[in-house]
Amino acid sequence: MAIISRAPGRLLPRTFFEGPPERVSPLLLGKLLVAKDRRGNLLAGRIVEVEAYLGPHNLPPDPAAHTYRGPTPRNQVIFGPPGHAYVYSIYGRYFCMNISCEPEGLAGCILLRALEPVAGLDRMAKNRGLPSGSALRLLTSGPSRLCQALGLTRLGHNGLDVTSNKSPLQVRDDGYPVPDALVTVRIGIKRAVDLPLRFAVPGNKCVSGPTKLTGVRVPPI
DNA sequence: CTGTGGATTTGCT
DNA sequence: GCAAATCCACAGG
Repeated sequence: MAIISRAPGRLLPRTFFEGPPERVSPLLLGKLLVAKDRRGNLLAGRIVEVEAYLGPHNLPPDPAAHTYRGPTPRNQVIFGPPGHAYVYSIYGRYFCMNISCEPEGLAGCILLRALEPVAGLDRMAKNRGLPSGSALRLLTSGPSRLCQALGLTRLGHNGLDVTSNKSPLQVRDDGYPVPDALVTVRIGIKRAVDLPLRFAVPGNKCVSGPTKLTGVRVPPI
């Protein structure tokens, strides 16, 4: 029996993540991030906002990416095979989660910036220190909020294969249609601030940051 | 609504 | 030594 049973939809194949992050990112919108915690709680959210971070093989390279200066112990997952979770700690108290893409040996990853909660909402509220029934956007709108809601940590989740049926952390496709994606510049960085590498589901209430998005629409996925 | 500052650790230079 | 892909509380308009 799979570690995650009764999870909705189908597991995404590794080939899904073999492309460059700027191309895979919009495809990831609408997919489900599913986590099973140690107590057996199933926690799931729909991916509604992501950002692409490019590997150093790109010309020009992406100075905002953790891989900009080459492999280090921290970022080795991003240089490994596609479809693996890169979870890192930031500002001493938070975590952010990415998924590696590009073929093994090339770097590239996608930062998950916001989810729309789908399953395990009470548990998410508890993990976030919020009362049951809190607004959805308070649970998982923001890269560190979503990690806190799903209980994702570097020690517990960095390096996990999100395409394995044995993994406690998966990305699944339940057929939810996302007609198009909105693309804007990335948020919260100080370098390469003009690259249009943030992708979001237009109009979704759980998208983080300014409610008014100023990007251009990309063609239907 | 906007802006500001503090918390607090890690990882690299 | 210090910057960091954040969040939250609080002040002011």
